[in-house]
Amino acid sequence: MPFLTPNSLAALLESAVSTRSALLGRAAHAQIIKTLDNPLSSFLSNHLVNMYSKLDLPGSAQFVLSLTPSRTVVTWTALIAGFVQNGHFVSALLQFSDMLRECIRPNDFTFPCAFKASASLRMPVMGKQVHGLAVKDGQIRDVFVGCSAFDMYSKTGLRDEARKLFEEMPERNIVTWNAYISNAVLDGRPRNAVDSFIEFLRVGGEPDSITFCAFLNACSDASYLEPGRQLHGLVIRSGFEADVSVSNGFIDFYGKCREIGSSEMVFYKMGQRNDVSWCSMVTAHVQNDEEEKACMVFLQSREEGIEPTDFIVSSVLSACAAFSGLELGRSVHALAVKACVEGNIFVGSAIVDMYGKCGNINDAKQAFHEMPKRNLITWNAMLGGYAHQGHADMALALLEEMTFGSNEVVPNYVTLVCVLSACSRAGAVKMGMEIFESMRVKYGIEPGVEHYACVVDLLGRAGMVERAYEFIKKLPIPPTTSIWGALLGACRVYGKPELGKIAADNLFELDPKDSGNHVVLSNMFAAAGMWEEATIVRKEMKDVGIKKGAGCSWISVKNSVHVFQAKDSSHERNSEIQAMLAKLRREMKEAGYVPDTKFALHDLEEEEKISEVWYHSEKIALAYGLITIPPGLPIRIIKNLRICGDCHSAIKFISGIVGREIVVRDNSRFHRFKDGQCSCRDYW
DNA sequence: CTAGGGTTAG
Repeated sequence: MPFLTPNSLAALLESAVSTRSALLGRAAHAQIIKTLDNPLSSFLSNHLVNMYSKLDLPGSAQFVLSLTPSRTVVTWTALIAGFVQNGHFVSALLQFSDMLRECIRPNDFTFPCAFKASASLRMPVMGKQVHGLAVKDGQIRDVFVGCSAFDMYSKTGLRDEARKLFEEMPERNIVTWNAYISNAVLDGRPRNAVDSFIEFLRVGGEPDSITFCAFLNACSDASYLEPGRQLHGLVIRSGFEADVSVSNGFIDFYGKCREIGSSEMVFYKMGQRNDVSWCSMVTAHVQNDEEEKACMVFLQSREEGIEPTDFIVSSVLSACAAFSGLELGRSVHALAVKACVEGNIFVGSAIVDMYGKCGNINDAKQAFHEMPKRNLITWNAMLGGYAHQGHADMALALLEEMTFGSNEVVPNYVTLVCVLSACSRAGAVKMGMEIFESMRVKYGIEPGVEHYACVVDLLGRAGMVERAYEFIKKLPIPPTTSIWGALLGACRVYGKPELGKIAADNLFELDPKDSGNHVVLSNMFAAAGMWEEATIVRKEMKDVGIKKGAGCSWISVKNSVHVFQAKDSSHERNSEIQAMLAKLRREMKEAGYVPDTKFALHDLEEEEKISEVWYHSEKIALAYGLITIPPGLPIRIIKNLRICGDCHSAIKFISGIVGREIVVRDNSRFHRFKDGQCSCRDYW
């Protein structure tokens, strides 16, 4: 080892920090002990403390500090800064007060660390004290100190203090403005954020990538499509076109403004993409109801060797949940375990939600109980799983546990939506009404649109359509589409075309373009034999230019998804499918199945009606499942619309004949068929 | 030795 000067030793310590090499740091320390006399000079000990603290070795850092008799504010600040950078905020503040006890005055480097620690801990009381010190010393006039104090007040919710500080600042730089704009967004004041960005430009400020990202966040939050679009020009002129973070911001912004095409454009034009780019693209697809595309992008990211971060994993899990992609969901769960992110509360909640929405309540339960930490979202995800399955008793038990257990969660708005919806799906009218009526007093939650819709659904599903209508008439708010939609659905099921017409008219007024409502209404008339009315509705749809989304069912076999429409004969194994259908039809007839032609949508001869309901997409998908999925395994089918009554009874017969479990997930619930029975309590 | 930021869950 050549002779090392203090300067070269310091350089060694610095490179240990920049390469995050504790080994190099310790070696340099050993060399310092060997070559230099004790006690340590403050120059080298400052560097040593800095190195240990930055490399998250707080014990060693404190030890060196304690051995340094000539320690100064720089030594202490090196220690505190490292603690803050590594997230040890409480220790950082404790060290800060130890320093004060030694009568060492904090400087313009120390204050920002103390403010950041207070802000991160959401401790305004602490922050205020630090602020007092900074004012007394006159340090508050420093840009760094002032900016971090402002940030602290914003993040701890002391809005007035923050504003005063900002207004009184003697000097502002780009960081100050960025802090102002970002905190306005965090505070839910996007308008303010946009205005201050314009003000910043007006005073001649030159935005950087952080300013652009903050501005885009404001635009995403408030759906300011035009301002965000216009930013593109400025970004190019400022030379930030190739900035990855800014592009990521645009992907997110366009996605949230439902301009998914623009998101894709930005994404595919990027020269460099990082894991956030991929994650933003996945999320943008999920937010635009393109779950399959979200999964495709995710799979592509795997091929590109992108790290499966907690962010990406939770995003893609929510996509799986939305389209019941159990197979992919399971493999993402496995991947999460492999990548050591399954303990993350976002990921864990998404896993619980995914299993719940895919109908695997036991897996959801297991994931829920295995989580190291649970928050309100996790509990609600579990409740949502019970709601999906109509397990009102389980949902209620969980709500009790949540309320009276030693948990740190308090039921909120969504919690009550989940519980009420569990009741409505279980047909537990009395229980549901009791919960609804007591929610304000017992849980302190003001009923909202979703709760009202649950009650209408609860009454409607139980056949009390008139009572549901009376309930709607007494609502303190104007009924929404979900409320009238619940009534219309019930009228269709229970054959109440007059009331259904009222619900439908209200729906058309609120949302004239929605195809679903027209279809339900037309189907309701058709089921009641009111063919003329049914035809009128269909004609109206045509006139206004409403296209009915095609009904389809899909089934996942091995790793591919097979989609079928009604009367579909396009599959490559069509002849086998037809043979299976014919065989089933014979055996079902022997077992006593009678086609229910009131689910035919057109006024045809009886024979034609029978044929129409027989070739519904779910039956074709089921036939394909029977010829491809090995015996013993359940067959899972997903349908984008609601399963019809004839298919429901047909699949009951089929489950008995073939002796297999068949699960159908339609757009409103799960149907688990086994031994000729179905788990649901629905009527058609 | 210091301040501002991007994507996630019901």
